Amino acid sequence: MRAAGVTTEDRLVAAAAALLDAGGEKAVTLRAVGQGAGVSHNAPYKHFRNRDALLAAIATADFTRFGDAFAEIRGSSRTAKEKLRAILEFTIEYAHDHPMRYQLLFANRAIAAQGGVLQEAAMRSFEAFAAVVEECQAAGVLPGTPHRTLAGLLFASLHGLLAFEANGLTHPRKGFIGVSESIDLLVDLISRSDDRR
Amino acid sequence: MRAAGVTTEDRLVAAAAALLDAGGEKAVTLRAVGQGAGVSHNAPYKHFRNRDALLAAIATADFTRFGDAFAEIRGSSRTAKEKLRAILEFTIEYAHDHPMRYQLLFANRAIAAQGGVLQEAAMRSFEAFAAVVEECQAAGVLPGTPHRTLAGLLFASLHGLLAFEANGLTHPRKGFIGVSESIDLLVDLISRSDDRR
DNA sequence: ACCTGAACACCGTTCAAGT
DNA sequence: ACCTGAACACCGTTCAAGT
Repeated sequence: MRAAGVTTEDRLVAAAAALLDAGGEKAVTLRAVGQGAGVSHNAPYKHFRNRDALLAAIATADFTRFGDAFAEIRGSSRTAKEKLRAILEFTIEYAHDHPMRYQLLFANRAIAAQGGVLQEAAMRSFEAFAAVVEECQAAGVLPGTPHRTLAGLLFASLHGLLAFEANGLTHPRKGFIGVSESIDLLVDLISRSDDRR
Repeated sequence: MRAAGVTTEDRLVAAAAALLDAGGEKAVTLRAVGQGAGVSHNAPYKHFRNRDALLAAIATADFTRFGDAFAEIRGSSRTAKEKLRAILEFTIEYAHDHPMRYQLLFANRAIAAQGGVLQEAAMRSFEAFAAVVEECQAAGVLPGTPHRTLAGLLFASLHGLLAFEANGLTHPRKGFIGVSESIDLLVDLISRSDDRR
Protein backbone atom coordinates (compact mmCIF):
# COMPACT_ATOMS: atom_id res chain seq x y z
CA MET A 1 0.00 0.00 0.00
CA ARG A 2 1.38 3.38 -1.04
CA ALA A 3 -0.23 6.78 -0.59
CA ALA A 4 -3.53 6.46 1.28
CA GLY A 5 -6.54 6.07 -0.98
CA VAL A 6 -4.48 5.51 -4.11
CA THR A 7 -5.67 2.20 -5.48
CA THR A 8 -3.94 0.00 -8.01
CA GLU A 9 -6.62 1.06 -10.46
CA ASP A 10 -5.70 4.72 -9.98
CA ARG A 11 -2.04 3.95 -10.58
CA LEU A 12 -2.88 1.98 -13.74
CA VAL A 13 -4.87 4.89 -15.18
CA ALA A 14 -2.14 7.37 -14.22
CA ALA A 15 0.56 5.22 -15.80
CA ALA A 16 -1.50 4.80 -18.96
CA ALA A 17 -2.14 8.56 -19.20
CA ALA A 18 1.57 9.29 -18.80
CA LEU A 19 2.45 6.82 -21.56
CA LEU A 20 -0.25 8.29 -23.79
CA ASP A 21 1.03 11.84 -23.36
CA ALA A 22 4.60 10.76 -23.95
CA GLY A 23 4.24 8.49 -26.93
CA GLY A 24 0.71 8.42 -28.30
CA GLU A 25 -1.86 5.67 -28.17
CA LYS A 26 0.36 2.94 -29.45
CA ALA A 27 2.80 3.55 -26.60
CA VAL A 28 0.10 2.50 -24.15
CA THR A 29 0.92 -1.22 -24.05
CA LEU A 30 -0.41 -3.24 -21.16
CA ARG A 31 3.13 -4.36 -20.44
CA ALA A 32 4.35 -0.77 -20.09
CA VAL A 33 1.27 0.22 -18.08
CA GLY A 34 1.83 -2.68 -15.70
CA GLN A 35 5.46 -1.78 -15.25
CA GLY A 36 4.55 1.89 -14.68
CA ALA A 37 2.08 0.92 -12.00
CA GLY A 38 4.39 -1.63 -10.41
CA VAL A 39 2.35 -4.70 -11.28
CA SER A 40 2.55 -7.47 -13.86
CA HIS A 41 1.60 -7.00 -17.49
CA ASN A 42 -1.76 -8.64 -17.09
CA ALA A 43 -2.82 -7.26 -13.74
CA PRO A 44 -4.82 -4.57 -15.65
CA TYR A 45 -7.28 -7.30 -16.63
CA LYS A 46 -8.40 -7.52 -13.02
CA HIS A 47 -9.50 -3.88 -13.18
CA PHE A 48 -10.47 -3.31 -16.83
CA ARG A 49 -12.15 -5.54 -19.34
CA ASN A 50 -9.43 -4.89 -21.90
CA ARG A 51 -7.06 -2.25 -23.26
CA ASP A 52 -9.88 -0.12 -24.72
CA ALA A 53 -11.62 0.00 -21.35
CA LEU A 54 -8.41 1.26 -19.77
CA LEU A 55 -8.13 3.99 -22.40
CA ALA A 56 -11.79 4.85 -21.88
CA ALA A 57 -11.06 5.35 -18.18
CA ILE A 58 -8.55 8.06 -19.09
CA ALA A 59 -11.10 9.67 -21.38
CA THR A 60 -13.82 9.57 -18.74
CA ALA A 61 -11.57 11.26 -16.17
CA ASP A 62 -10.67 14.01 -18.63
CA PHE A 63 -14.24 14.54 -19.80
CA THR A 64 -15.10 15.06 -16.15
CA ARG A 65 -12.39 17.72 -15.96
CA PHE A 66 -13.89 19.35 -19.06
CA GLY A 67 -17.32 19.31 -17.46
CA ASP A 68 -16.00 20.90 -14.27
CA ALA A 69 -14.12 23.61 -16.15
CA PHE A 70 -17.07 24.41 -18.43
CA ALA A 71 -19.50 24.52 -15.50
CA GLU A 72 -17.19 26.86 -13.60
CA ILE A 73 -16.90 29.19 -16.59
CA ARG A 74 -20.65 29.10 -17.06
CA GLY A 75 -21.22 30.07 -13.43
CA SER A 76 -18.63 32.86 -13.44
CA SER A 77 -19.44 36.56 -13.56
CA ARG A 78 -18.22 37.08 -17.12
CA THR A 79 -20.36 38.32 -19.99
CA ALA A 80 -21.92 35.69 -22.23
CA LYS A 81 -19.46 36.35 -25.02
CA GLU A 82 -16.51 36.14 -22.63
CA LYS A 83 -17.78 32.80 -21.36
CA LEU A 84 -18.00 31.51 -24.93
CA ARG A 85 -14.44 32.56 -25.63
CA ALA A 86 -13.22 31.10 -22.32
CA ILE A 87 -14.70 27.67 -23.10
CA LEU A 88 -13.32 27.64 -26.63
CA GLU A 89 -9.91 28.77 -25.38
CA PHE A 90 -9.87 26.17 -22.61
CA THR A 91 -10.47 23.47 -25.21
CA ILE A 92 -7.75 24.82 -27.52
CA GLU A 93 -5.25 24.95 -24.67
CA TYR A 94 -6.07 21.41 -23.61
CA ALA A 95 -5.65 20.19 -27.19
CA HIS A 96 -2.30 21.94 -27.49
CA ASP A 97 -1.03 20.82 -24.08
CA HIS A 98 -2.22 17.21 -24.36
CA PRO A 99 -2.61 16.46 -28.08
CA MET A 100 -2.72 12.70 -27.67
CA ARG A 101 -5.30 12.89 -24.91
CA TYR A 102 -7.40 15.33 -26.92
CA GLN A 103 -7.33 12.88 -29.77
CA LEU A 104 -8.40 10.09 -27.45
CA LEU A 105 -11.42 12.07 -26.25
CA PHE A 106 -12.63 13.52 -29.53
CA ALA A 107 -11.14 11.52 -32.39
CA ASN A 108 -11.26 7.89 -31.35
CA ARG A 109 -13.97 5.56 -32.53
CA ALA A 110 -13.24 2.69 -30.19
CA ILE A 111 -13.22 4.87 -27.10
CA ALA A 112 -16.46 6.75 -27.77
CA ALA A 113 -18.13 3.40 -28.40
CA GLN A 114 -17.46 2.34 -24.79
CA GLY A 115 -20.55 4.30 -23.74
CA GLY A 116 -21.84 4.44 -20.18
CA VAL A 117 -20.11 6.75 -17.72
CA LEU A 118 -18.02 8.27 -20.51
CA GLN A 119 -21.10 9.35 -22.48
CA GLU A 120 -22.53 10.92 -19.33
CA ALA A 121 -19.37 12.93 -18.67
CA ALA A 122 -19.22 14.08 -22.30
CA MET A 123 -22.88 15.08 -22.21
CA ARG A 124 -22.35 17.14 -19.09
CA SER A 125 -19.62 19.19 -20.81
CA PHE A 126 -21.82 19.70 -23.81
CA GLU A 127 -24.75 20.89 -21.72
CA ALA A 128 -22.61 23.53 -20.03
CA PHE A 129 -21.37 24.73 -23.41
CA ALA A 130 -24.88 24.74 -24.89
CA ALA A 131 -26.10 26.80 -21.92
CA VAL A 132 -23.43 29.42 -22.60
CA VAL A 133 -24.44 29.48 -26.26
CA GLU A 134 -28.00 30.09 -25.11
CA GLU A 135 -26.80 32.98 -22.96
CA CYS A 136 -25.05 34.42 -26.01
CA GLN A 137 -28.27 34.20 -27.98
CA ALA A 138 -30.18 35.98 -25.22
CA ALA A 139 -27.52 38.71 -25.30
CA GLY A 140 -27.89 39.03 -29.07
CA VAL A 141 -24.34 37.81 -29.66
CA LEU A 142 -25.35 34.67 -31.54
CA PRO A 143 -28.28 34.08 -33.91
CA GLY A 144 -31.50 32.38 -32.87
CA THR A 145 -30.85 28.87 -34.17
CA PRO A 146 -31.84 26.09 -31.71
CA HIS A 147 -29.08 26.47 -29.13
CA ARG A 148 -28.00 22.83 -28.96
CA THR A 149 -27.70 22.64 -32.74
CA LEU A 150 -25.66 25.83 -32.83
CA ALA A 151 -23.49 24.67 -29.92
CA GLY A 152 -22.80 21.36 -31.65
CA LEU A 153 -21.94 23.15 -34.87
CA LEU A 154 -19.51 25.52 -33.15
CA PHE A 155 -17.79 22.77 -31.19
CA ALA A 156 -17.54 20.54 -34.26
CA SER A 157 -15.97 23.42 -36.17
CA LEU A 158 -13.45 23.92 -33.40
CA HIS A 159 -12.66 20.22 -33.44
CA GLY A 160 -12.18 20.26 -37.20
CA LEU A 161 -9.67 23.09 -36.90
CA LEU A 162 -7.79 21.34 -34.11
CA ALA A 163 -7.81 18.05 -36.00
CA PHE A 164 -6.51 19.60 -39.22
CA GLU A 165 -3.83 21.44 -37.29
CA ALA A 166 -2.74 18.28 -35.47
CA ASN A 167 -2.72 16.27 -38.68
CA GLY A 168 -0.65 18.81 -40.55
CA LEU A 169 -3.40 19.70 -43.04
CA THR A 170 -3.10 23.40 -42.27
CA HIS A 171 -0.34 24.37 -44.67
CA PRO A 172 0.49 28.09 -44.51
CA ARG A 173 -0.20 28.21 -48.24
CA LYS A 174 -3.79 27.43 -47.31
CA GLY A 175 -4.20 30.75 -45.53
CA PHE A 176 -4.39 29.17 -42.09
CA ILE A 177 -4.34 31.84 -39.37
CA GLY A 178 -4.30 29.64 -36.26
CA VAL A 179 -7.08 27.77 -34.46
CA SER A 180 -7.90 30.50 -31.98
CA GLU A 181 -8.06 33.19 -34.66
CA SER A 182 -10.07 30.93 -36.98
CA ILE A 183 -12.76 30.14 -34.46
CA ASP A 184 -12.94 33.81 -33.50
CA LEU A 185 -13.47 34.64 -37.13
CA LEU A 186 -16.22 32.06 -37.39
CA VAL A 187 -18.03 33.37 -34.32
CA ASP A 188 -17.66 36.88 -35.69
CA LEU A 189 -19.09 35.96 -39.09
CA ILE A 190 -22.02 34.17 -37.49
CA SER A 191 -22.64 36.94 -34.96
CA ARG A 192 -23.23 39.55 -37.59
CA SER A 193 -25.83 37.45 -39.36
CA ASP A 194 -28.64 38.56 -37.09
CA ASP A 195 -27.82 42.27 -37.07
CA ARG A 196 -27.78 41.78 -33.30
CA ARG A 197 -31.57 41.72 -33.56
CA MET B 1 1.49 -11.53 -65.24
CA ARG B 2 -2.22 -10.80 -65.00
CA ALA B 3 -4.19 -7.98 -66.62
CA ALA B 4 -1.97 -5.86 -68.85
CA GLY B 5 -0.42 -2.90 -67.09
CA VAL B 6 -1.51 -4.02 -63.64
CA THR B 7 1.67 -4.13 -61.63
CA THR B 8 2.27 -5.88 -58.34
CA GLU B 9 2.35 -2.45 -56.77
CA ASP B 10 -1.16 -1.72 -58.07
CA ARG B 11 -2.42 -4.99 -56.70
CA LEU B 12 -0.85 -4.32 -53.31
CA VAL B 13 -2.54 -0.90 -53.06
CA ALA B 14 -5.87 -2.35 -54.20
CA ALA B 15 -5.67 -5.18 -51.68
CA ALA B 16 -4.77 -2.74 -48.90
CA ALA B 17 -7.67 -0.44 -49.81
CA ALA B 18 -10.11 -3.35 -49.77
CA LEU B 19 -8.90 -4.46 -46.34
CA LEU B 20 -9.13 -0.88 -45.08
CA ASP B 21 -12.72 -0.47 -46.24
CA ALA B 22 -13.72 -3.82 -44.81
CA GLY B 23 -12.08 -3.74 -41.41
CA GLY B 24 -10.46 -0.41 -40.67
CA GLU B 25 -6.80 0.49 -40.46
CA LYS B 26 -5.80 -2.28 -38.12
CA ALA B 27 -7.10 -4.86 -40.61
CA VAL B 28 -4.45 -3.72 -43.08
CA THR B 29 -1.72 -6.13 -42.02
CA LEU B 30 1.14 -6.72 -44.42
CA ARG B 31 0.42 -10.42 -44.24
CA ALA B 32 -3.20 -9.93 -45.35
CA VAL B 33 -2.15 -7.44 -48.02
CA GLY B 34 0.40 -9.87 -49.41
CA GLN B 35 -2.15 -12.66 -49.49
CA GLY B 36 -4.70 -10.40 -51.17
CA ALA B 37 -2.19 -9.47 -53.86
CA GLY B 38 -0.95 -13.03 -54.27
CA VAL B 39 2.55 -12.45 -52.94
CA SER B 40 4.38 -13.15 -49.70
CA HIS B 41 3.89 -11.14 -46.53
CA ASN B 42 7.03 -9.13 -47.02
CA ALA B 43 6.94 -8.54 -50.75
CA PRO B 44 5.39 -5.11 -49.99
CA TYR B 45 8.78 -3.99 -48.71
CA LYS B 46 10.11 -4.16 -52.26
CA HIS B 47 7.55 -1.52 -53.28
CA PHE B 48 6.98 0.57 -50.14
CA ARG B 49 9.33 1.68 -47.41
CA ASN B 50 6.98 0.37 -44.73
CA ARG B 51 3.34 -0.06 -43.78
CA ASP B 52 2.73 3.70 -43.43
CA ALA B 53 4.04 4.30 -46.94
CA LEU B 54 1.59 1.73 -48.27
CA LEU B 55 -1.28 3.43 -46.47
CA ALA B 56 -0.07 6.79 -47.79
CA ALA B 57 -0.26 5.39 -51.33
CA ILE B 58 -3.98 4.74 -50.81
CA ALA B 59 -4.42 8.26 -49.47
CA THR B 60 -2.54 9.80 -52.39
CA ALA B 61 -4.69 7.97 -54.92
CA ASP B 62 -7.86 9.13 -53.19
CA PHE B 63 -6.68 12.72 -52.80
CA THR B 64 -6.11 12.69 -56.56
CA ARG B 65 -9.70 11.55 -57.02
CA PHE B 66 -10.80 14.40 -54.78
CA GLY B 67 -8.78 16.86 -56.84
CA ASP B 68 -10.29 15.59 -60.08
CA ALA B 69 -13.83 15.77 -58.74
CA PHE B 70 -13.36 19.24 -57.27
CA ALA B 71 -11.76 20.54 -60.48
CA GLU B 72 -14.61 19.14 -62.53
CA ILE B 73 -17.21 20.78 -60.31
CA ARG B 74 -15.31 24.05 -60.43
CA GLY B 75 -15.28 23.98 -64.22
CA SER B 76 -18.95 23.04 -64.56
CA SER B 77 -21.69 25.45 -65.57
CA ARG B 78 -23.31 25.64 -62.16
CA THR B 79 -23.72 28.81 -60.11
CA ALA B 80 -21.05 29.55 -57.53
CA LYS B 81 -23.30 28.54 -54.66
CA GLU B 82 -24.25 25.29 -56.39
CA LYS B 83 -20.57 24.48 -56.90
CA LEU B 84 -19.93 25.07 -53.21
CA ARG B 85 -22.75 22.74 -52.25
CA ALA B 86 -21.61 20.12 -54.79
CA ILE B 87 -18.08 20.01 -53.35
CA LEU B 88 -19.31 19.81 -49.78
CA GLU B 89 -21.80 17.10 -50.72
CA PHE B 90 -19.18 15.10 -52.63
CA THR B 91 -17.01 15.09 -49.52
CA ILE B 92 -19.90 14.05 -47.27
CA GLU B 93 -20.83 11.21 -49.60
CA TYR B 94 -17.25 9.99 -49.78
CA ALA B 95 -17.00 10.05 -45.97
CA HIS B 96 -20.24 8.10 -45.62
CA ASP B 97 -19.39 5.57 -48.35
CA HIS B 98 -15.78 5.01 -47.30
CA PRO B 99 -15.54 6.02 -43.64
CA MET B 100 -12.23 4.29 -43.01
CA ARG B 101 -10.63 5.80 -46.07
CA TYR B 102 -11.95 9.24 -45.19
CA GLN B 103 -10.38 8.84 -41.79
CA LEU B 104 -7.10 7.84 -43.41
CA LEU B 105 -7.05 10.98 -45.57
CA PHE B 106 -8.18 13.56 -43.03
CA ALA B 107 -7.71 12.17 -39.54
CA ASN B 108 -4.42 10.32 -39.57
CA ARG B 109 -1.25 11.89 -38.24
CA ALA B 110 1.18 9.32 -39.57
CA ILE B 111 -0.19 9.47 -43.11
CA ALA B 112 -0.24 13.23 -43.48
CA ALA B 113 3.35 13.29 -42.25
CA GLN B 114 4.48 11.26 -45.26
CA GLY B 115 4.53 14.48 -47.30
CA GLY B 116 5.64 14.67 -50.90
CA VAL B 117 3.20 13.58 -53.58
CA LEU B 118 0.42 13.26 -51.02
CA GLN B 119 0.75 16.89 -49.95
CA GLU B 120 0.66 17.95 -53.58
CA ALA B 121 -2.54 16.01 -54.24
CA ALA B 122 -4.16 17.42 -51.11
CA MET B 123 -3.14 20.94 -52.05
CA ARG B 124 -4.65 20.58 -55.50
CA SER B 125 -8.04 19.66 -53.98
CA PHE B 126 -7.82 22.59 -51.64
CA GLU B 127 -7.01 25.05 -54.40
CA ALA B 128 -10.06 23.98 -56.39
CA PHE B 129 -12.24 24.41 -53.31
CA ALA B 130 -10.71 27.79 -52.49
CA ALA B 131 -11.35 28.96 -56.06
CA VAL B 132 -15.02 28.07 -55.71
CA VAL B 133 -15.16 29.95 -52.41
CA GLU B 134 -13.69 32.94 -54.22
CA GLU B 135 -16.41 32.65 -56.88
CA CYS B 136 -18.99 32.65 -54.10
CA GLN B 137 -17.49 35.82 -52.69
CA ALA B 138 -17.58 37.50 -56.10
CA ALA B 139 -21.24 36.50 -56.34
CA GLY B 140 -21.94 37.99 -52.92
CA VAL B 141 -22.80 34.59 -51.46
CA LEU B 142 -19.92 34.53 -48.98
CA PRO B 143 -18.31 37.38 -47.01
CA GLY B 144 -15.07 39.04 -48.07
CA THR B 145 -12.65 37.26 -45.74
CA PRO B 146 -9.41 36.17 -47.49
CA HIS B 147 -10.71 33.31 -49.60
CA ARG B 148 -8.15 30.68 -48.58
CA THR B 149 -8.74 31.38 -44.91
CA LEU B 150 -12.49 31.13 -45.37
CA ALA B 151 -12.14 27.96 -47.45
CA GLY B 152 -9.98 26.33 -44.79
CA LEU B 153 -12.44 27.32 -42.11
CA LEU B 154 -15.40 25.87 -44.00
CA PHE B 155 -13.65 22.61 -44.83
CA ALA B 156 -12.37 22.23 -41.27
CA SER B 157 -15.92 22.74 -39.99
CA LEU B 158 -17.17 20.07 -42.35
CA HIS B 159 -14.46 17.73 -41.17
CA GLY B 160 -15.34 18.37 -37.53
CA LEU B 161 -18.96 17.46 -38.20
CA LEU B 162 -17.99 14.30 -40.07
CA ALA B 163 -15.49 13.31 -37.37
CA PHE B 164 -17.98 13.82 -34.55
CA GLU B 165 -20.60 11.86 -36.45
CA ALA B 166 -18.18 9.00 -37.14
CA ASN B 167 -17.00 8.92 -33.54
CA GLY B 168 -20.50 8.85 -32.12
CA LEU B 169 -20.25 12.26 -30.45
CA THR B 170 -23.41 13.49 -32.13
CA HIS B 171 -26.01 12.26 -29.68
CA PRO B 172 -29.57 13.20 -30.73
CA ARG B 173 -29.94 14.87 -27.34
CA LYS B 174 -27.30 17.30 -28.58
CA GLY B 175 -29.61 18.69 -31.24
CA PHE B 176 -27.62 17.17 -34.10
CA ILE B 177 -29.46 17.59 -37.40
CA GLY B 178 -27.11 15.72 -39.74
CA VAL B 179 -23.83 16.72 -41.39
CA SER B 180 -25.35 17.98 -44.62
CA GLU B 181 -27.95 20.10 -42.84
CA SER B 182 -25.40 21.40 -40.34
CA ILE B 183 -22.95 22.62 -42.96
CA ASP B 184 -25.83 24.18 -44.89
CA LEU B 185 -26.82 26.00 -41.76
CA LEU B 186 -23.29 27.22 -41.25
CA VAL B 187 -23.00 28.52 -44.81
CA ASP B 188 -26.37 30.16 -44.42
CA LEU B 189 -25.41 31.89 -41.16
CA ILE B 190 -22.15 33.12 -42.66
CA SER B 191 -23.76 34.21 -45.94
CA ARG B 192 -26.08 36.64 -44.25
CA SER B 193 -23.25 38.39 -42.43
CA ASP B 194 -22.39 40.64 -45.35
CA ASP B 195 -25.93 41.66 -46.26
CA ARG B 196 -24.95 40.39 -49.70
CA ARG B 197 -23.00 43.64 -49.98
C1' DA C 1 14.77 -6.43 -60.27
C1' DC C 2 11.67 -8.93 -57.58
C1' DC C 3 10.35 -12.32 -54.39
C1' DT C 4 10.55 -15.91 -50.45
C1' DG C 5 11.09 -18.33 -45.72
C1' DA C 6 12.91 -18.04 -41.37
C1' DA C 7 13.70 -15.34 -37.58
C1' DC C 8 13.37 -11.38 -34.03
C1' DA C 9 11.25 -8.52 -30.93
C1' DC C 10 7.22 -7.14 -29.94
C1' DC C 11 1.83 -7.11 -29.07
C1' DG C 12 -3.27 -8.27 -26.56
C1' DT C 13 -5.41 -11.79 -24.38
C1' DT C 14 -6.24 -16.24 -21.89
C1' DC C 15 -5.44 -19.64 -18.41
C1' DA C 16 -3.97 -22.26 -14.58
C1' DA C 17 -2.12 -21.21 -10.29
C1' DG C 18 -0.78 -18.85 -6.27
C1' DT C 19 -1.81 -15.58 -1.65
C1' DA D 1 -10.20 -10.32 -4.06
C1' DC D 2 -6.03 -9.56 -6.36
C1' DC D 3 -1.96 -10.87 -8.66
C1' DT D 4 1.63 -13.74 -11.41
C1' DG D 5 4.17 -16.59 -15.13
C1' DA D 6 3.71 -19.21 -19.05
C1' DA D 7 1.62 -19.68 -23.25
C1' DC D 8 -1.00 -18.58 -27.76
C1' DA D 9 -1.85 -16.33 -31.84
C1' DC D 10 -0.81 -12.54 -33.79
C1' DC D 11 2.03 -8.19 -35.50
C1' DG D 12 5.98 -5.09 -38.37
C1' DT D 13 10.40 -5.48 -39.81
C1' DT D 14 14.98 -7.48 -41.08
C1' DC D 15 18.01 -10.66 -43.34
C1' DA D 16 20.10 -14.17 -46.00
C1' DA D 17 18.94 -16.46 -50.04
C1' DG D 18 16.94 -17.66 -54.29
C1' DT D 19 15.39 -16.61 -59.71
